[in-house]
Amino acid sequence: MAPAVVVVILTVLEGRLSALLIERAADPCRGQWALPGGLLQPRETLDGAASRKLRDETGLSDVFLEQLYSFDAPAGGDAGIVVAYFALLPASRARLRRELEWRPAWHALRGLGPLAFANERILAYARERLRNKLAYTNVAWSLLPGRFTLRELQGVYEAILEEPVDKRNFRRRVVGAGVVRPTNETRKEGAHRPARLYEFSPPAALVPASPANAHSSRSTA
Amino acid sequence: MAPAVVVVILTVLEGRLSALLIERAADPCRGQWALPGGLLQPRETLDGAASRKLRDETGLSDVFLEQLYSFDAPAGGDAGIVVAYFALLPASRARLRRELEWRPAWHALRGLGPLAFANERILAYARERLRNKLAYTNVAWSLLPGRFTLRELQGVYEAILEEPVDKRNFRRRVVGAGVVRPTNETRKEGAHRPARLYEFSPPAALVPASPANAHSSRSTA
DNA sequence: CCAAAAGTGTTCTGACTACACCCATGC
DNA sequence: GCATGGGTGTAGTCAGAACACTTTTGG
Repeated sequence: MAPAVVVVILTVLEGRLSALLIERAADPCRGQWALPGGLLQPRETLDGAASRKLRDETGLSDVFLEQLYSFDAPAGGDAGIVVAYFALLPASRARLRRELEWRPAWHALRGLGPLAFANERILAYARERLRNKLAYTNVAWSLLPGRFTLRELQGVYEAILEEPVDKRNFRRRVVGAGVVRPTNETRKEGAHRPARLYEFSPPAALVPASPANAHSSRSTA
Repeated sequence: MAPAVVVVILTVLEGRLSALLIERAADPCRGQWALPGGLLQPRETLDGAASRKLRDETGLSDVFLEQLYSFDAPAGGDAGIVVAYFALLPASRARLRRELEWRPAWHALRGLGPLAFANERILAYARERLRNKLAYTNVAWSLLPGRFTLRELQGVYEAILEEPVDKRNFRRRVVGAGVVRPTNETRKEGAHRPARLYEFSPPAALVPASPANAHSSRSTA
């Protein structure tokens, strides 16, 4: 009984943290929404399988992807265990499959109902991990394209934390600490003053803002 | 091919962070040291299997235990994947098995050589996780018995971080923040002045000192 | 009386919070 | 000319780092 590998693909879309879900066309849980995933193939690595699923659904392979947690398979399922990964990407870069069956679509996490295979526990775990990583690392950059305004970056934080962020403090933390740097391009958007575009300081590198790799699960059992 | 479950059992022994290892008596990697582990049994949960292994090796079931990470099985192995857990306990509480074959023993991580099944990568991951958790949580308490001197607690931090800690700042952080509280017992040890004994403030509860559940692996692939 | 470890306070610095106004543009 | 969002500075608070001497006991 090979393990299943699922990928929680997250993005910020219209100011809301959203996951890529697939409507099941086949039988266990037909018609319900589920995380994209499948069985680990023979001689395939876990990272390889996650990467493959991610590419299948979005066409991307150069985005943030890391292992999340391994879960027991739900009672009704067919797999022994489920190894979950999570990925972060700018919604604009994803090219979703357009088949009628198994069609993928973005769903805001806020107010999302139950999913196939109790996948909501995995989604909840991913959201929690992301929130915590936000505090210690640069992961937020993974959710934006190469050039962005500070307002857009701040919007990403607000969408994930679900609370407002002070503009000036945010700017200082993020520019002052040297994690992003201004380019000399600007962008005009609608009826606004043109906004300066920024980019990652170590271009596209993920820096653990402070301590890498912590983990909660305050179990005692 | 059921997944294997292994447990990294850590303690601080003689001022050094140490893991419980088992000398393999049977064939793949006979004679080499390995992490305790085995195959996930049918209808067993991951947490259940880890808990069972832990109990088999130490007789304990009320200590800190959490999932660590899932690894691809090494080339030579027989399992599909390896789900690693890690446990923390006071060395004094463990009652090791005394059989001649498969005998378990504590090994300081400092200067430890290669292990069976490339288990050293799992051990390294556990040490890293522990270091990070130390900064954000109370896990260190899991490595000491119910009553302890501040010096002992500080020794645990120093053993894990492998660097000295300022006595006064440490005392303030740990008592001032209210995570441990003094009892009115003392203990005399050797040719020293008697030392006050402390205990966990919310007795034996693990409090996430600040943000729970972060994770590094700054992958980008 | 000497060695060894316990115990105790202050100062400095850097990081984070809270908070209000002017500016440039498109309509 | 006005509505919209971009851009900027200051003061207060708190946490953490550095740092040295006195006390008690056993030998």
